[in-house]
Order: sequence, then structure tokens, then C-alpha cells
Amino acid sequence: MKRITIRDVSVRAGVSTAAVSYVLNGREGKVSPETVARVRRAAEELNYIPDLSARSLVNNKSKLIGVVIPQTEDQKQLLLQNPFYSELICGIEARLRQSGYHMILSGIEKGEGYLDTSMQRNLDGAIITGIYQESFYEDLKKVRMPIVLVDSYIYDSYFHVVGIDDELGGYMATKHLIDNGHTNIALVTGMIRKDGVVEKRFLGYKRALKEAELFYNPDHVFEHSVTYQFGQEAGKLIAAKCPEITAAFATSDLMAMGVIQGIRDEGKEVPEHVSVVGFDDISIARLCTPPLTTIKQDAVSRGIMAADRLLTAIEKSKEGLPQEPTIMPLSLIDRDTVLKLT
Amino acid sequence: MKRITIRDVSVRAGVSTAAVSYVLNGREGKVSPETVARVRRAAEELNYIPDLSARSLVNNKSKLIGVVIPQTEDQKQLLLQNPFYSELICGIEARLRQSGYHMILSGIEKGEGYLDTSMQRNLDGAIITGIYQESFYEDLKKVRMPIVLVDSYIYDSYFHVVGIDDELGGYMATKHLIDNGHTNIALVTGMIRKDGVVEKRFLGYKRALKEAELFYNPDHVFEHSVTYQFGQEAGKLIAAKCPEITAAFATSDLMAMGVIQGIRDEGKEVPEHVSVVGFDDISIARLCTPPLTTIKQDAVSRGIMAADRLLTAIEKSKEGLPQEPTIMPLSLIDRDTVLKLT
DNA sequence: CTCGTAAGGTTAAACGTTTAATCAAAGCGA
DNA sequence: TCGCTTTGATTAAACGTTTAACCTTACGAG
Repeated sequence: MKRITIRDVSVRAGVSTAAVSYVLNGREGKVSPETVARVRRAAEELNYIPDLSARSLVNNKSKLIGVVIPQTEDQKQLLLQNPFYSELICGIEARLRQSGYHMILSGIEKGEGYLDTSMQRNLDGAIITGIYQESFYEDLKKVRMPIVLVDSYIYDSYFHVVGIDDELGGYMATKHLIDNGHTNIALVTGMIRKDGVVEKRFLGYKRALKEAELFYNPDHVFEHSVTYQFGQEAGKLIAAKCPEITAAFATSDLMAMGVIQGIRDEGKEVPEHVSVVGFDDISIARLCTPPLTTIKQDAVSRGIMAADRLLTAIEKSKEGLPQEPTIMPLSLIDRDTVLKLT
Repeated sequence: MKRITIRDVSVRAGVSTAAVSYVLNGREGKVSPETVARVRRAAEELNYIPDLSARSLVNNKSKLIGVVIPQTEDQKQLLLQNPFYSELICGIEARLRQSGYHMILSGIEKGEGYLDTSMQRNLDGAIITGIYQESFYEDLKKVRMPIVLVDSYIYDSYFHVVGIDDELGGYMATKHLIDNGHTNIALVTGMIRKDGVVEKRFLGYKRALKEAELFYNPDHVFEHSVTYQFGQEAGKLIAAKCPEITAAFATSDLMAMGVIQGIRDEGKEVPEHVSVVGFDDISIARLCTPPLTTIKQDAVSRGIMAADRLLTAIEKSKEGLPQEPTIMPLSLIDRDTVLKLT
């Protein structure tokens, strides 16, 4: 009923608690082979399980990583409905577990109060996704723990960054449409915020247009929230009101699927009337009908990479500044939603 | 740089650490109003943040909840690709946060070692989803913390249960098809394990058939894993090899979407050639084409409910046995994948 | 005036670890 | 034999809380 403590192990092995601690932490240089064996056996027999709270108290290592993902504005619920985040989490969790760490998953209220959490829990590090106000990042720095930012263009050398080349992605998507003969290409996107990922994709979109000497028409930009619902609205508008538009680039697969539905709602077809390219390559992208042409970024790998960088930063604890951002590869997955014109 | 401790607060307020502790924990009966004020102010000014590890050490309350979800067999990755779990997590997290708890999300290796985690971390409780071998549950009981089981038919009064009436769900789905004139109805399902949720749905399926005096044909049961891929395979088989089958009930939306794709792969259409009913009503169910007819269970609500029950069990800590299982409601969402025959 | 009690504080032990400092014994070169 | 180093172990302090037990002082009742 009572907890088995290191003291119990020590008396059973007939040594001091210090010796037990040394053995259990692998500082075996300090202790003779036979004692090691005795302690090991005692711990085994008693089924000893260390108390991480106590450990954390003395050496400030909790083996706990904070993971923050965005949440819906209204409901205060995590944005896991977007498979991109689900997959990211999968990657993170797998990598952390492998090294004996655990993950505390949470959203945050308007960018506030997370340093409370991290201090209370003695977090060893954190992986942050989403964009928040500047003050939030300033707060984070105060805590002095390694932090990996995913999907963020905060150019602050304090933070580790695991990202993709969003500008390139936007360019690739748009270029693909242009290469297939499209000249009036809509952009369907979430809010374009300074230094946000969608802004970069937007810039890539414009670069592709410019390079092909196509006119950039602001009226062809549909900007609102990253939801299926808005995609659908935009799709309807495109199909109903903009006959000149023959293709759309949606900055997220979720929106792209909405766009397709919206176009259909108006009695038109994809890709016959309007071609669509998405972004992310979430797992359902190839499952929906027609299978979505999209820019693939491997969210699971990104999660693994983010966790990996965080862990090495923690274990080294060089206190040296983070290296270069890690940029994960992108590729165009050409499925069935783009029609070749001419 | 150094951590602000309760001692710092105490000296600034000019009282003992005990007084500070009393104030901060709301045992204000023990302390005069003016002292309360002084302590509050001192804590405020110093921006004091308590160390939960220390607290946990002394009173065995970590404000930490373990959440376990299944993982893929091969990759050791969480099964978050199934939106049902994502939504469940959203609900759980929202409710926990509201009460100042945090969630440790993880998968488990072949049902082993979770009691280690829970002991190490001093978990206050856990929410377990998925089905594991019996020994796992026996282990869990040893830890003596409140536990909520989601999607489980372990009839052990030690555990809290938040479930749905799976048998009824299976019945409703099948009945709906029968009511629309279908008589040869396939079942596409994950492994049917004793006392698992799919078994119940299977039983509901059989009950509906029996009630309508239809012949139960084991050859019409396609049983394997709960994946899109298997659904697709089953769909192909149905379309290609079983001309008599006019409808299918898939025990999960993910599979149902696979079935639809498989049927299409063979050049047939849904619902014209084969009708399909799914289960779960995951968020994409109404987004895919055609929108999926399915049995709706609200995963988010279930998450909230599970967390809620767990929290009350923790706070009361009556040590009394859990009450009745909570059964969440189901409803049939009639969309476009069922054809009315005759 | 004395005693009992209540109110408001404080002291110090306890929770389960880690680890610097210390100690004892043994080995060894001179 | 003497001092020095090495090896292997122990002691005790520290980490930041909570809380039972104890201590004052003041206040009434008797």
C-alpha cells in the first residue's frame, strides 16, 4: 500500500541510499560491481519505481515536454480537427516516448499564462505551434528552456525552428497550375498575417504569377479563416460569380476540400470547370473524390524532427544558441484535381 | 534567475511559510484578513508561481491526468488519424484545463508498463480508450486511482465507464437500410473481439436482420482492421464479387469512406449500386462526397463527459465504487449514401 | 484572579530524491 | 613505517511544499 522508496531498496540491499541512487542513475563508476548487482536485485524484487516529482524537485528535470497547438476561437477547443496537427502530434509523441519523455498537450488562452504552466511543472522544453502575439514569445524566453517553434517565422535566434519553405510551396502550387495552362488563378487562404506561414505561401503565389507575367488580381484572393466552411463559401463564389477563374490554390487541404464542395454546390465540376491545388497532403487528401492534387509536407516527420531537435537541445544543454532552422522538404503530389488546358 | 519560493514570499510579507501556504491554499479560516492581504500582495509583487513537483511530493496530488489512446501496431504511433480520437481528446483537454488539470497523452506498448508511468508521475487519474489484455486492467487497479474507460465493455465495477449503446447503434444502422428496402446487407468491420465495441455493433446488426426475418449470411461479413484501406478492399470485393449485395454497414466512418472508394474503383456508384451507412459521424463524414449517412456519436461531448466524471471522482475521492456507466446518445444522420429501393 | 478557550501564528518534520562532502580502508612507492 | 592516492562507501544537506503540533496572547466566565 505504501510506496516503495529508495530507502526501502537501500535497506534490502544493505547499503546507503546514495549507493542506490548511483546505481540507478548509471553512475556506476562510483560503485563496485557486486554492490551494483545487489542493488539491482533489490530494486527488482521490490518492484521499485522512482518518484519523478522528487527527482524533479532536486535537479529540475521533469522529463516533461509542453506541446501547444492552436485552438478554436470560440470553443476553446484544440484544433485537432485539422489532421495536420494530429499527425504532428503523432510524430512528437512517438519520438518523445522513445526517450522516456512525456508530453503535456494543451491549448492556451490568448497567448497568456503559459509560462505559469511551464514553471509549475518544471517543463524541460516545449514545442509551440501556431502564431501568437509578440509578448507571448517574450514571456517564453524568460523561462530559459529550449523551445522549438513549428510553423513560425519568428526570427529570434533564441528559438529552434522546424519549418518548411512556405514561399516555395506557394510557388510550386501556383506554378503547377500555370504549367497546365491556367492564367486566372484564385487564392483561397486563411488570414494573411505578417510573418505567418500563409503570408509566405501568398508571396510564392505572387512570385509564380509575376514570373509568368500574369496579372495579379486582388479580387481573386479569398481570405478568411482556415476552415472547410470558408473554403466551401469561396468555392461557391468562384463557381457562381467568377467565370474567368479556371483554377484555385488553397493554402490548406481542409480549405481545398471545401472549395471543391462549394464548386459542386453550384453545379460545376472539379477539375472540369475549376482546378484545385491544396497544401499539406493530409491523410484524407488522397482519399477524397477526386483525389486532391496538393503540396505534400510530411507532418509526422516534422513532429519527429521537432521532438528530436528539442531533445538534443535539452540533453546537450550547451546553452549555446540554436542552429539554423531545419527546413523539411516539400513535394507536389499530382492527383486528379488539376485539368490540363489546351 | 533563481526561483521565487514560498519562503521569499513569506519574508516579504513578514510571516512564516506556513501562513503563506494557508493563504495560497484558501485555508483562510486559519489566518487574519490583514495577513491574507499582505501575503496576497507579496505573492503578487514577486510573481510567485508554486512548484507542483514539491506539492505533489507532499500530498500526492499532481493535477496530472493520463490519457491513453490506441496506436498503430507497426509504427508505434498514436491513432489520431482516426478523427474520433482527435475529437475525444479535444473534449477531454477542454474540460481538464477548465479545472486546472493537465493531460499527459500517450500510447502504450502492448498494454505494458503504464502503471510505471502513473506511479512515476503520481497521476491523479486516467482516461483509457481502446482494448487491451486483461492483465493491463488488473495492473491499473493496483494503482488505486480513479479511471474512466471509454469504449470498453469491461464489466468491472472498479472502473468508471463512459460509453454508447453500440448494440443499438448497429441495430439502428442496419434497420435503416432494411427500412429502405435492402435485404442483402454486408457488414464491414474491424476485428470482432469478445466484449469489444464492434462485437456489440455486430450483434445489433444481427438483431435487425433477425427482426426483419432476413437470413444472416456470414459470407457477407468482411472483418479485418479499422482502416480506410481495408474498407476500400471490402468495397472492391462487394462491387466485384457480390452482385446480390445492395447495401453495407461499416462499423466506422473511416471504413465506410474506404468502402465507398472501393466500390467506385470497380466502376460502380454509391448509393446507386450499393448503399452505405457508417458509424461515428466524424467531422469529414458530412464533407465527403456523397455526404455519408451514419450513426452519430458526439466524440467531443464524450471527451468532456469522461473528463467530468473523472474529475468528480478525484475531488470527492469517496473511495466508493463508480456509479452506473454513462451512456451517451446516438442518432442516425441521414445523408446521401442510402438509396431507397422500390 | 485564574483557568479555559479561541484566534492567529510559528516550528519543524515529512515527502523521495540527488549529490557534494566526508570518511575508511586498502594499496603502494619510497 | 610513513604518507599519498585510489576505491568504495556513507552522511547529511538541499530541493519547495504542506501540515500536525505547538506556542502566544487576549478574552471571558467562573
